[in-house]
Amino acid sequence: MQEFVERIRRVVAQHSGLAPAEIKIESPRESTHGDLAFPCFQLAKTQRQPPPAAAVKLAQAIAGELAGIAVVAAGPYVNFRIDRTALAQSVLGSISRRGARYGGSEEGAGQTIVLDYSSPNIGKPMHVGHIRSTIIGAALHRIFGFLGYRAVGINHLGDFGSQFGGLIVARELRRDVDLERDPVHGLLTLYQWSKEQIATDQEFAKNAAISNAVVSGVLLPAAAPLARRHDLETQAWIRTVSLDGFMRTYRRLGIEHDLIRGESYYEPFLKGTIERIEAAGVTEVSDGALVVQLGSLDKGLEKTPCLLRQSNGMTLYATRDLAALFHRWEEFHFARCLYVVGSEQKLHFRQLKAVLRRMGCDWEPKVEHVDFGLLLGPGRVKLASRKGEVLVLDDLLDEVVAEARTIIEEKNPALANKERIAEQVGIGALVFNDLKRERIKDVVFDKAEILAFEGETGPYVQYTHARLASILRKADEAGGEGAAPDWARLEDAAPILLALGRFPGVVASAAANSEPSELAQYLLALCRTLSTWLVEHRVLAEEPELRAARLLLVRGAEAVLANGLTLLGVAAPAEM
RNA sequence: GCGCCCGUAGCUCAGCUGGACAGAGCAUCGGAUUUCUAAUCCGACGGUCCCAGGUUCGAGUCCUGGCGGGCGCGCCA
Repeated sequence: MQEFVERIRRVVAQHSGLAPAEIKIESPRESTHGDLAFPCFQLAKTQRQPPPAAAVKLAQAIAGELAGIAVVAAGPYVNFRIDRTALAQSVLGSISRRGARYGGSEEGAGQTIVLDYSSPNIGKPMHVGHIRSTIIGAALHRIFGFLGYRAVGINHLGDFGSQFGGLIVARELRRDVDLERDPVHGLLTLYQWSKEQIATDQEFAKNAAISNAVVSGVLLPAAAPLARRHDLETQAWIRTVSLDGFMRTYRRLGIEHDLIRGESYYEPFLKGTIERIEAAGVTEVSDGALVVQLGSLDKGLEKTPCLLRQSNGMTLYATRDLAALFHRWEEFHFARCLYVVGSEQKLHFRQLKAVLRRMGCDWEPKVEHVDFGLLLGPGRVKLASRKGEVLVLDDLLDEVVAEARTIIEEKNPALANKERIAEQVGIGALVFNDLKRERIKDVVFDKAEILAFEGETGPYVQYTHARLASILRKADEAGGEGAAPDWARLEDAAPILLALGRFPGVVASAAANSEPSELAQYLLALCRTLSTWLVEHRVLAEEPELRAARLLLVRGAEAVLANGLTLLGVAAPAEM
């Protein structure tokens, strides 16, 4: 596909005097106009003639030089229509050559992209609020890998916070809570109970504070009361149990990280980080706290300096993130470092970048906050992790899989591997649902929407894929006849061929914009085109040459859907 | 108050980074299955693209100012 665009661009450049880069070739909305189009408004201006005249002149000039492409001037546009045989051979040929790698490239060869995503807090269950960072980040991780980048996914666990003190004490007092069998709900129980106790029980609150000081390194274990000296062990144990729970959830969701590095990992670097920033001469002391003033670089940050150290000596979120950032830069020399974190933290990342700029780090533009909108509860209120309101992620997964199971029982009771497919379809619905909208849009958590498997959903794409896979399976069973495909008879499938040809560009654009929704939207549109075609055309029952051509088309479409779904983290079962 | 984001059909959203008559899904109504999966498809209904200016041959898309909603704003993360 891209080869046609390049050829057109080259020829237009020769005859217009415009640089190839500034020649925008677009795909007309209305298919009757052609497959590709070049608007002549700019050109008309430089040639000092009306656009339609420029279009006619250009069309006449280049018509002979584009073999296999019909050139027609239509009003102010020059439209191009690619010969169907050439189109089919080019698109289906490159899909069959590249197979599962079709859509990928080597554009990222030799470059590293660091992605920070998911990053839940140890000691608390993963709830629905973590789902967006996790799913969007993991999708981007796969997409960059597909484009040849070395993608490094980091899980920046929140294992440093003040939630530990209460949990440690609660753990000791509530041995009745079973953390072995069900760590997720067990920890949730302990967490909620400890918050209650801190509010109501002074003795508990005091012990929690001491424990917190011990695990935060403020109070040496040797100096702590006898009862609190094992806190580091308990903390490590909670971390393990908690992480086990996360890993179980990640496995179900198909989430992978390359590195699990919590905030505590960077603790040894905090001192050096502060010294480094001080050495750059950008710090000052304000009300006893160490800060970097940022107003000189960014007027909007005048009243919000970056705090590096509290007046009590403790470091802050920003300090740890800066330590991590320096560490990552030195380790990877990344081409981009993406933080997949909610938009409510925009100020924080703006501050970090401003600190880097003040320090003269020229790699500051490579650091990007890939922000996404809020997950809102019913009634558009912020979904807080307040007690009672937490919806544990695993419970949601169970629910969506149960729904898939019910629907399979209703639609396809004879299916083999029902349980496995239910898992794939249910999880697929959930994952796709989070990727189909533009990142920045707020999402109202609506269980009914997640459980709906019709319309613009993951199961719709999976279903379309399964129908194609079914045709291919039956073709294999019937045995292959070696008829030569009659490409010219794929005329009625031109919209599909054009869409399949666009796939690599869509993947590249989704990566460039860190926007998986571009890929999700593309897949939905492709499925609509395919579904319409499928009701009007047969494949297996046709005469050999037509059958062969359509089989190649189906094979190509199946591959693109499978590749696209896989990139998003949605399974592509052959039957459902 | 200041900073940033969002505003397209009753609802949820696309709209290829400024191009041809603004498109889907859901909901409502009406159709399609002796034939490769009806989790599908076709049709109908539904729009002052929040408002007002501006830039441009051309604006849903860019700029300015409003209006409405959201998020954030020094010792939490």
